Amino acid sequence: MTDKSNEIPEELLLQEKRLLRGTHSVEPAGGLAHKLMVSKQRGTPLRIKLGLDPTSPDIHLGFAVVLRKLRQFQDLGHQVVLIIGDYTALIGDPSGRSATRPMLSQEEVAANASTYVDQLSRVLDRSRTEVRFNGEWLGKLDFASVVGLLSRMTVAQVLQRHDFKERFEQNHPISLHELMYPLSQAYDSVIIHSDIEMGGLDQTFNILAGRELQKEMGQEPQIGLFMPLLVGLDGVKKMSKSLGNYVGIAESPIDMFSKLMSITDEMMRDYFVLCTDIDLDEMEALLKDCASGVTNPRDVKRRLAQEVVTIYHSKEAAIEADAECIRVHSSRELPTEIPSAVVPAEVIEEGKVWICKLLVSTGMASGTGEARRLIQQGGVKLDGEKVADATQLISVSQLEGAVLKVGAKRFVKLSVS
RNA sequence: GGGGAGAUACCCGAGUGGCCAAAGGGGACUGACUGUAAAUCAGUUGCGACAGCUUCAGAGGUUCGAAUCCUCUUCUCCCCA
Repeated sequence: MTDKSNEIPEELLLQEKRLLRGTHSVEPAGGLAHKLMVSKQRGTPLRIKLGLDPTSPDIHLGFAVVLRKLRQFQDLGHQVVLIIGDYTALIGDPSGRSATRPMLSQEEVAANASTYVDQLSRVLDRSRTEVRFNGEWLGKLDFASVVGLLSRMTVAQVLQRHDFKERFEQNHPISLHELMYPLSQAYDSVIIHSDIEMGGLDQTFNILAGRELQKEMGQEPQIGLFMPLLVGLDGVKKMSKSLGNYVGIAESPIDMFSKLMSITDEMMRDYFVLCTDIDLDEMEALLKDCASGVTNPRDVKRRLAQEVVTIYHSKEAAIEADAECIRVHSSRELPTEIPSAVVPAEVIEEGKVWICKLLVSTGMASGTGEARRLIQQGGVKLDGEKVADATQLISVSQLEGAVLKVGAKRFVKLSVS
């Protein structure tokens, strides 16, 4: 791939440019154009690998960053190979973690995997997607082969990886089996003859390990295409299932929309670039107006949220969600759909219910202590009336059909059993 | 195999006989304000209709009194071999 770079046709360079939107880096640099050209010359689509870790079934926007990139490749005729890490899930990927991951049972893995594939089709083109379970080959390795594989990597190499290094230096436990993770992922690349492996930046080590192993085993090495990690809703850590700071791609338009509206102003750019298809020049203009005070950042966020909801649902759903969120959050009115809750009979005494018990029994507070606190802080309203007294008893006749509101955004419609 | 260190509330982490329901931070929640749901500021954050009750890995023990001292158990880390 050394001296041919100037021969790359214009068309492929354009493709490359589009494919590089939002990417963090390509390893080795320039490798993408080379792969595209090889594919064109041979007339075979590229095999683009993505490993999935079926630990938890929700696919979130952070992960979708990578998926959407895969879709771009598919639209150019390339083949996506998804590796469901059913076998490696038994190990637990240590990437980006400071603690050992729990191992999963086979049943959990299987259940998660099927949910995964289901959700994936929201982004990917199924006809150009091959789904493989790495247990298919990893499960067949005997001990001698495993040891043989292990001999291709040294402890020093593995300890280079920052998360291992960190844990090692801080005296946090590292189990031996975790050290095998990069190698087993690398072996996946060998088996499926991967041309490109996609991943978040946290996958750098694993993906490069794949390159090394392929080279050692006489294959043309894959290139690594790295996407930046999307910052989670907390604005600090990467978006992840286990941290709970995520937006799932299967979530309802309303949930998606309102979560996106709660990101900090600084996060908007990344979200636009990585989670939407918005024209980048247009985005710059929006952000500029926002910074200069011409536009309320809230409205730029609305645009962002609309773009995202449109991708996973529809334009109509986005507009609806927008209106709904404005109604609830900006105007602080009642949402159109209010979940209902039944007031259980055991909290009713002589036709009356203590307000704190009511809050607890309808799931609005975790204990009467919290309920009391919420009332004292003025966060509880019953049918629009602020509840001022935490000792208040409410007669049942007042409750049927009444709306109980806690904080700015939690509502239930009451009914008496 | 031997020696040492450690396990504290959602998380991190102080506390080494009573003043400890346990500092501080993070997170979460509520309120005020705003340009919004962001930012900022304030309050709350074991349970409890507030009298009390149950917590500091688990089980026993010492003591008027234990997160703190002793014994055993479980788990983790370090060092030596």
